[in-house]
Amino acid sequence: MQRDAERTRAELLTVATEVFAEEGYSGARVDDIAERTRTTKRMIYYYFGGKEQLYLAVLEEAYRGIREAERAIDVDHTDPVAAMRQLAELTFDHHVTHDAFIRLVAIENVHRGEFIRRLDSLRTLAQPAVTQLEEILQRGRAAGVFRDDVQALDVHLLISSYCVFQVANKYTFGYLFDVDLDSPERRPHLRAMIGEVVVAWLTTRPTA
Amino acid sequence: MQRDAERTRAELLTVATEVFAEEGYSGARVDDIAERTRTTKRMIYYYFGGKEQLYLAVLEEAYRGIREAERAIDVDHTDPVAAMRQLAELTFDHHVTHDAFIRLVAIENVHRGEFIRRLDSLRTLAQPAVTQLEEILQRGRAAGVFRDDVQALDVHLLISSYCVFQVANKYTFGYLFDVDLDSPERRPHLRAMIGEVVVAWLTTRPTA
DNA sequence: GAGCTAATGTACCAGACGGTACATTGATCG
DNA sequence: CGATCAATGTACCGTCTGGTACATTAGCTC
Repeated sequence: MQRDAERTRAELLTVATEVFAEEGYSGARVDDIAERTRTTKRMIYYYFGGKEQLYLAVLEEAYRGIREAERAIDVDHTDPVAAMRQLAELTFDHHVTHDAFIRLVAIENVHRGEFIRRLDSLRTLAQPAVTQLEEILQRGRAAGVFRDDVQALDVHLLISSYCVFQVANKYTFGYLFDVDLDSPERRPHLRAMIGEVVVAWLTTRPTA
Repeated sequence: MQRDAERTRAELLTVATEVFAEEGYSGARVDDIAERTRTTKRMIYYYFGGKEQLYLAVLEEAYRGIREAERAIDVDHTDPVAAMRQLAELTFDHHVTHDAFIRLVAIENVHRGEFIRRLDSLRTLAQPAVTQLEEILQRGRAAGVFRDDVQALDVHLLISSYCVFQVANKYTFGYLFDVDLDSPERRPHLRAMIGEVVVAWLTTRPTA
């Protein structure tokens, strides 16, 4: 067998990502991961040290990849309202196309974040989505079209909630309400909706 | 040992709910569940048949309980705007106080809803929250204060997303953005926010 | 209070699982 | 081209895990 340390490591990481996202941390089997690669279980221990460290590597890599993808989201209309609507919709698209990542996040939350907490590296990287959000928000406030009592993180929380839920809870929600959140017919409606909501919220005068 | 079939069964179900919500389906251990009760593993097989059927019973019972609790949510202001805001806020409270249930739902979604799909009984029971939502929405439309192009299920989706996310994703979101979604200081703000958002959205004229 | 059965307890099994000891081989460098 | 070591493969281990065979007991009925 031709040797290539980098390829072996990378393949293990890719396959492990699939299996962990599919089965959860406890549900994933080290033997299963190994069998789906061209190498053996032994290599998992050689390169990562064990199941736990492999999962940590998967989590770190997945977050790194998602940040990279988020950076590609770019809106720079002069019109802050249009920009905000577009940011919401692009965030929606982004979530819909990264469902393995959303699954890993859900799994990590089931474990009360005990693994992610050990990955200091993730904390330092700024979150591109929030940075852009802040910028648009400021422009909108300056132009007098956005209310000034809403924080960027609150807007992000709202958009994230909606987009993550679409993907993460589609099975139970879909079953209980007999709708398919995934269906191509419904997709444009759901996509437009979050933009509508955010813009309506931000352009409404404070009540109190 | 004094015998009481009903008590034994109920205790197993209660403890199993805790353990499954805590550890996930694969992570939960039958021996662990048994040890936390006053009875033995044998009884799990006697009353439920196995780990899988026990989990199904837990899921069914949890949903039944949550429907019961939802029915207690009651708003009947004459003012549809106030009622809508209150419904959003009570839904928020409801989620925050039922975090074990939210965890079970998250776990079930990690499994792509393969278990819940076998529980036909859950489908038939109407969802109290949506029924009330529909009623308020109609009153608001009639009064001319709510837009008429928004479906009840869409509003429910928005509110659910927000409320579920608070609870389900607090660990990763909290870590990455260095905020505590659980903190008593932030709670009132987060609670009021979803009401604000929903009302702003519904009282805004359609754009298109 | 004898007989019966639902309910419970004990002890164990077979296979799965994460992990490792030990052998081997391919690439690199003097 | 031989030495060296990173990289890989094989075969195995100890423990955990879901599940069960078999024995026993509490409580009910007649």
